[in-house]
Amino acid sequence: MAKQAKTAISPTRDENYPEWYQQVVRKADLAETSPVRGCMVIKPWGCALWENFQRVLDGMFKATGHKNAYFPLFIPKRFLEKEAEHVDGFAKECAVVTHHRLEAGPDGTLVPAGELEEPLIVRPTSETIIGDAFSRWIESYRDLPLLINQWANVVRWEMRTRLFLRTSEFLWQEGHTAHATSEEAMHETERMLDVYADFAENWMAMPVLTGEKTAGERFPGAVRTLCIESMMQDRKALQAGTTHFLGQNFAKAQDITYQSEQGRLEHCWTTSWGVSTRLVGAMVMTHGDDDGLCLPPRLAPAHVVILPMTGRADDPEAVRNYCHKLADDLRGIPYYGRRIEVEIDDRDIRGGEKNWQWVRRGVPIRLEVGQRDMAADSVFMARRDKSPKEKESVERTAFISRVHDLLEEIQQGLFDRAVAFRDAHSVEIDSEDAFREFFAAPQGEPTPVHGGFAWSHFCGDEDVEQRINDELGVTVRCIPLADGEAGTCIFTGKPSDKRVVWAKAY
RNA sequence: CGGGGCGUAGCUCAGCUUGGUAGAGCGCCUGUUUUGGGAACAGGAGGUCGCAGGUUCGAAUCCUGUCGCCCCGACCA
Repeated sequence: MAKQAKTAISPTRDENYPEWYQQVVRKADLAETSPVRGCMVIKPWGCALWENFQRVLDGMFKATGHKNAYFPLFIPKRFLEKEAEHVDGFAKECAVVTHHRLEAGPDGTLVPAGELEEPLIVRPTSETIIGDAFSRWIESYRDLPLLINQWANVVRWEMRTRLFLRTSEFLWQEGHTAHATSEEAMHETERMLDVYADFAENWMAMPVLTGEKTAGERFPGAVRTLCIESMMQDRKALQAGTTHFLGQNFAKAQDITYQSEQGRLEHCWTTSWGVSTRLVGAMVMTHGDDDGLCLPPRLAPAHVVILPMTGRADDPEAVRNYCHKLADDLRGIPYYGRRIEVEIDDRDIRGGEKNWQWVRRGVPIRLEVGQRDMAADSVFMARRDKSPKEKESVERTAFISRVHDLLEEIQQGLFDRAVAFRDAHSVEIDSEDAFREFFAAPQGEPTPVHGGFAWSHFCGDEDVEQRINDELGVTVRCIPLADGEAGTCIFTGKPSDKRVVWAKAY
């Protein structure tokens, strides 16, 4: 039959990348759209995945001295009004609560009543409400640094949304810190960027560039914004995390002051930083293939799924027992801060369909276990990072002793593959013509995948940056933190300190 | 906020031009045969046709209004 060529996800990445992405999110059971415009329902499989992101990141924040706290969902309007740039940045996309009661209207409807004296804003981010607390918590240099994180949901009223990548409501963490000196705050900004890069590369197996945003891409109210940028499989860039050096902007607007050792009243230097459920989307687009999701083992909700093949077994119960014993043995093995997670799928549906469901969900290792395997004291293993056709019989105890290393091999393989992909589509470009050529969509393809990361010299002129964005839809993704050689701007011929990374972006 | 499009079963949609008992595929339930690569057959459940008016003996279909959603732009993690 022609089924051999059939992929689990349709369309494929080549055929229609954006649609492929939506299909993977749905077919992998990560999330679905909701009755509420722009908001998603995160399903159990997606939620389990996010919980792993949270658990690991939270541990990293604690390890760097941060404490969790929780601040209100609602922010008084006057708080947001305090920092001018901040207002400009977020005013256009805020959900505003104006009433606190519903009254019966005509025909069983409900109408808002009890208008609030001061409208409340559903937080788009919490700098202002946390800054207010900081202004009371911090009195002396002895209170510094103050290192706080919160896990929360935020709302930004987006025009166009895509599951995980951009939704009106999303889950994230936001770190907020206050320091005595500029240097210390800047150091914190860099340190947390390193944490994000570490998480992205070593847990998500997603290679990232670390860099600084240009003025145009900076967080509203920040002095400097640093970021990690990653390349998706359509060669577009995705900002996966940001850290902000806020200088004294918020401290001055919100009166966050401390008394120094010399007894003088000084303004604090603050930072903020965050990553969101967008990371889940980033992971889908970094590792997913035409058969669905492909999970890096260190974050996978399940490492191994056992599929008991009991259909034609003489003694189905014996096969099940064999599977459960195997699961128990595997669950005893430590793996990156937890145990090997095992699912046994004993649902009464056909083996083929069942198998493909787990392929789509991206579980690193699938084990088909039937009478034959039991008789041979072995398992029939398939790896998600290889073709669904490639399966091999492995002796049971050998598998158990190897599984940890196998997962590590898959983790490393995913990272290497992603690095190779990014490098294959990253080029140094030294003329504007070549630059335009690089980002020109090929003719005749419905959803042309093209371009990539262009490393080019740039003088930093904001008007030029804007013009390139208008004409090509290409922006400076970041000015890399790593050292680079000087040169001349490919657009203006003016001197340039180093190459910057240009790309189309999400 | 501009410019298009669409609301009919859980999902994807047909039916509407030319009014006459509500349809298909997928999914779901039951049974049988199957079961180590995406099952077949048989039976079954499931819809105030977005909502409100109007025209008509009769409206998913025609008219008016209204609400919602999607796509393309401008804006964004």
